[in-house]
Amino acid sequence: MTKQPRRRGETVRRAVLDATAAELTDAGVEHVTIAGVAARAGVHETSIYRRWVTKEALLLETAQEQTAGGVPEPDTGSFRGDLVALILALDAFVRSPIGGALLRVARTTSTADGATARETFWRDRLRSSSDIIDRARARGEIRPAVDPELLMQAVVGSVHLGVTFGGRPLDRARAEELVDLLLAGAGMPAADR
Amino acid sequence: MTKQPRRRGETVRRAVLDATAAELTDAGVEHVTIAGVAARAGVHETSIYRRWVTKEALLLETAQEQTAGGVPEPDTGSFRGDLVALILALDAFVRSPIGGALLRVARTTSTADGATARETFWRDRLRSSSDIIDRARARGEIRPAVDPELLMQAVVGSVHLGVTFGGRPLDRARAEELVDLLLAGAGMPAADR
DNA sequence: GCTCTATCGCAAGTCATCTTGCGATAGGCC
DNA sequence: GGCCTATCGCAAGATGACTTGCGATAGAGC
Repeated sequence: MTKQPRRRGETVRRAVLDATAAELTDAGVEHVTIAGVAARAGVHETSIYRRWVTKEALLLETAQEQTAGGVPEPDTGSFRGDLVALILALDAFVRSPIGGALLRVARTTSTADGATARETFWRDRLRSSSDIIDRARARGEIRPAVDPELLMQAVVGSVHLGVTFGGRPLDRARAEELVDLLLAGAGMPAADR
Repeated sequence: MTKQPRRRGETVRRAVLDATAAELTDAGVEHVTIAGVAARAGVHETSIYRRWVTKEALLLETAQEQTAGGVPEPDTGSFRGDLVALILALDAFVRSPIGGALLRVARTTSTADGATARETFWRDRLRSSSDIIDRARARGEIRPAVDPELLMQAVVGSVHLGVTFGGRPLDRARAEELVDLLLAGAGMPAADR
């Protein structure tokens, strides 16, 4: 039953989180060290180790905070336009230092801590995209039978995979091609179903 | 210009690679230590450090060797069946210790070494799936305009994302749902195009 | 069979993450 | 304003990745 004293703690927390974000964009994910963060934040290393279970946890929390409202929810007037915009924004974000850190940690972490965190992130992302789908459905642009979660899994998954293995960033033409494929499907138009 | 002496080297290499694979399946990715591998292989730590640039490189090479022919190329007679089988096999593989190590390293590594390795892996995966697409195209099951690489990016990406963020393994019903979505598309059947 | 070189074993050391025990202090509570 | 407790600073240490210099030896070439 902690009676929330915490003024001191909150100051440290903010300083460390800000310092981590700065180090992240300055040096990149793989060159961030606890010692460096501690020095920049004007805080002792031990204070960091005591507050965050592991380095990954610190990176995760930092990335999540920076992400809140990071990827915008486009509203272009058409489902196709929304998806293209979402894909381009997501691709750019995932290639940024913050986004890269988030993805890397989400994949790496195996602690319960990290598991819940990545579930939260994913849920947020789904919720933000559910608006896009709701509007599309209202406009009659998608088949009602389509599972929104599955569709978004395909959309976001394509982007993630492209970043993980592909290398080169998405340009608008490629993004449109991807969206058109997901909208029209790979199979033949009518028959055989 | 090394005149390939290497009998001694090859023995060590095999022992270390086998020991790494064993440790990987025994303890999981995050509990593999160089010291442990060295002990199991009956080799000094230094020999490992001298041969492999980094721990990730060792894991990568081990995973790649184990993967060769790891994910099968299904031939069920229909495109839909092939895709469902591929997705289920891929999901299982990516959740295995070896597959997990491969994915983790592919995402983590930022060295040129790792970059080429993951490109190779991805190219292999694409090539293996291109047969599926070729057969489907011959049967007239897919629209000719579809870019095979993009389609596979969506298929494989969905699986990867599901593993990274989702948590629970794919069952057959969910896999079929995903394939049907990719085949039929999310958009309305005819009009508005 | 002998030389000769690349590879292995060994020892000592660096660096970063993470732990633990202890004393100091900031700030909430009365 | 004084007590009291949670948090911070500090020091010392454990562990694992990775490096380096040196001596020993296996095995290829003659």
